[in-house]
Amino acid sequence: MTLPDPGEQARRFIKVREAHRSEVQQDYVELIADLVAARGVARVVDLAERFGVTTATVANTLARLKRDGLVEDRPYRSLCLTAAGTAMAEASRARHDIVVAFLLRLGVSRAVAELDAEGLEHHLSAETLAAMEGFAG
Amino acid sequence: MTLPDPGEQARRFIKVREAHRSEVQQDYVELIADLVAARGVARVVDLAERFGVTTATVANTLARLKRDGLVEDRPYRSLCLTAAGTAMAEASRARHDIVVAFLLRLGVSRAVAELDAEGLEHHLSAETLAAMEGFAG
DNA sequence: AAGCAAAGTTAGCCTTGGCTAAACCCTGAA
DNA sequence: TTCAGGGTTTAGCCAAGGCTAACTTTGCTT
Ligand SMILES: [Mn+2]
Ligand SMILES: [Mn+2]
Ligand SMILES: [Mn+2]
Ligand SMILES: [Mn+2]
Repeated sequence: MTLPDPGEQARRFIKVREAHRSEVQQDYVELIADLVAARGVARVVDLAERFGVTTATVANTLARLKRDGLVEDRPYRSLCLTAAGTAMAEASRARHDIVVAFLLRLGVSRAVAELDAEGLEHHLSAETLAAMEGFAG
Repeated sequence: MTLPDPGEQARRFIKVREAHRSEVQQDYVELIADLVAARGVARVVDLAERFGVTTATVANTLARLKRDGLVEDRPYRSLCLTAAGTAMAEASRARHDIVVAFLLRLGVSRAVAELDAEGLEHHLSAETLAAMEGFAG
């Protein structure tokens, strides 16, 4: 019945839109780092398979990551993160792991925890993430 | 080190993209219902103010909601939900309230709970939502 | 009843992030 | 050494969801 303050409410939705603008980049650098750690190389085809998109879409997205200084521009070579990309990947992975651990502690099954974490992780304030980390123990 | 199964991982990202496709509609019908409940009418200019966008953007989005049978098409008149729109609004509000109650119980401040809930709410499986509801008590 | 201000709509533009199809590079096997 | 196939990029398309600017409608005030 009682509506929030208009400006306050607007700030919430603006925050959601900001999160959505950076989340593709976060997920890309995180996966590139994981592939490099596990296999030594990260290939465009692997990203396409694991994101569920075409290689053309991956190429498009990678062009933006290169433009934004997160991925090295080396055509036809294995993908490689810049220092900024590596930093973003580490932060994303740490946050992702906290969210999964939290959901498991909440009693959610592993499959659903991994599923929901992939979207949830981009909408957490520092305060909420800290509370989740504390709860997960 | 150990990577998830590629198909499983792809299904997670596909789910996130599906959630993002429906979330604008869910937030619109929820806010329209709230405005109607609190004021009797929902105007385009109110939506624009509370979403933090221009009235032109609201008009664009409303065209999609009308196309999809969620909002009545009555140019220059107060906004009005269809039966389908009302049902979606009620489900969205119920879920939103569970998420806020859960975050508060977790120990997060009210301001941050309301902030994070707006994005979080669209990435919760039934299992996770049930766990949150149980935890919120 | 007229006029004006606020509300709503329309036109035209942009970026993101999807797609298909086709061209391009690279490499290992013949 | 060639060349076929796999991986990568490019070209061209699309919808969602933002924007500004201009136009139309409504409704209130005088
Ligand atoms: Mn993610
Ligand atoms: Mn992630
Ligand atoms: Mn929301
Ligand atoms: Mn989201």
